[in-house]
Amino acid sequence: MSDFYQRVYEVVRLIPPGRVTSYGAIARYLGTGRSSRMVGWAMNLSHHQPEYVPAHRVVNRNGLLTGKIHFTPPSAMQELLENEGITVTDDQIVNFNQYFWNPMDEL
DNA sequence: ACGTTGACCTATA
DNA sequence: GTATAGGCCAACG
Repeated sequence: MSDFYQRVYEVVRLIPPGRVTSYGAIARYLGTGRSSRMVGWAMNLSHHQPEYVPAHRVVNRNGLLTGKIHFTPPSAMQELLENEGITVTDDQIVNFNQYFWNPMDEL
């Protein structure tokens, strides 16, 4: 596995419970910059990884759960977030700015 | 080998 | 405020 994916999974695992981040934030932190789609691909392959990756804490820039359909079942993502104290309405995180966790600030 | 797709983002109108 | 366009690059058929 290339270093890129390895670093993506590493950062995702560092997300504190009850907090969320965005693909773009991870991409910029890793230096890939505009190629934030690769982060999405990394998440798509995350379930192959031996170590568990909390992909439900990664959403798009608007705080919308665009990737929930890749979960089994799709409602699992929303339930996991609500289980951590995050309110989700219509596949969108309420007060997203409040729960947002920026890798730049912590790392 | 080539065209299309995609868990995105930024910019422009 | 929404709508559309372009760019990004790996994986799939």
